[in-house]
Amino acid sequence: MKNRRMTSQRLKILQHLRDAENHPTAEMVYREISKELPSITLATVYRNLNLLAEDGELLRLEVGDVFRYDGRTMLHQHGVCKNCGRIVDIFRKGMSENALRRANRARSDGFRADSVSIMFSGYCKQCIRGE
Amino acid sequence: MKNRRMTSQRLKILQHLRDAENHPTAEMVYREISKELPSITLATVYRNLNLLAEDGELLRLEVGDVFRYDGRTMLHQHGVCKNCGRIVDIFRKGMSENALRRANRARSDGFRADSVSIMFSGYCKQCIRGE
DNA sequence: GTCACTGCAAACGTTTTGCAGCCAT
DNA sequence: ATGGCTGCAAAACGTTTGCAGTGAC
Repeated sequence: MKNRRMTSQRLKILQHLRDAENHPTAEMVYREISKELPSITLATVYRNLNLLAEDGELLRLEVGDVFRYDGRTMLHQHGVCKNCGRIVDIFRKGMSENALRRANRARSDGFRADSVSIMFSGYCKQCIRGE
Repeated sequence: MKNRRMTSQRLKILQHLRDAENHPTAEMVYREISKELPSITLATVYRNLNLLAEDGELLRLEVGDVFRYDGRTMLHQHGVCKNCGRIVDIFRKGMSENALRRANRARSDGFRADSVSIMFSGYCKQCIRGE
């Protein structure tokens, strides 16, 4: 891994994602961070999100046509609400591990998996109650 | 569902995806189809892929920053090779069903899932052998 | 005859990149 | 002092859209 420097921008971005619960887009991170660091640019946010994801400090989720970022590094799953678009953290103990284990039992596909992304699609609690 | 008309373009696209094994991008589909239907445009390919996916005739996979399409509608999983980028079909009986069932057992997240995407990341058979 | 569809071109929104100066190490 | 990083602006990219004409039904 390349040498990294801890700039105020990178630190703020990382901290923001550590306790964000909304799986923000780069744009959303940018808008939030701008409040405290008005001179920051969207390009810097993108660069840092990419580097941090590369270093395993956060997760880059592929949802629709936009990337979203998750500061929780522990293994878990996600749900995307078809109504409001919200992304919900889902924790089912051992689910991802089991999937990985099963995937790697010898098969004709011969694929060696070392990580999984499990993405549910459906409706979140709020939307089920609300509408 | 809106009325649909079976144009030669749509038919060719659907047929192509039915027996394609490489989970092509819209661009790849366009290049292939162009050989037999030289006047077709990329826009038409996109429009048809979207409509067909909407109708459940094919799957739209979110991989990296590009959409890829899969003509197999039966429930299965995918593996993305970190070396060559290839997308491999993975069939583990009941895996997706189990994940769905477990996700929907009551939990604080309250999410109601009706479909799953299980995406492995790792190395494909060819790349394991080759390098 | 209707209207879903096509080709074409232009637009879109997200993400990346080149550059000159800046600042963490 | 090095070179990783920043802001700025422009570019790049995949994808969508408006439009006038075409063809499936």
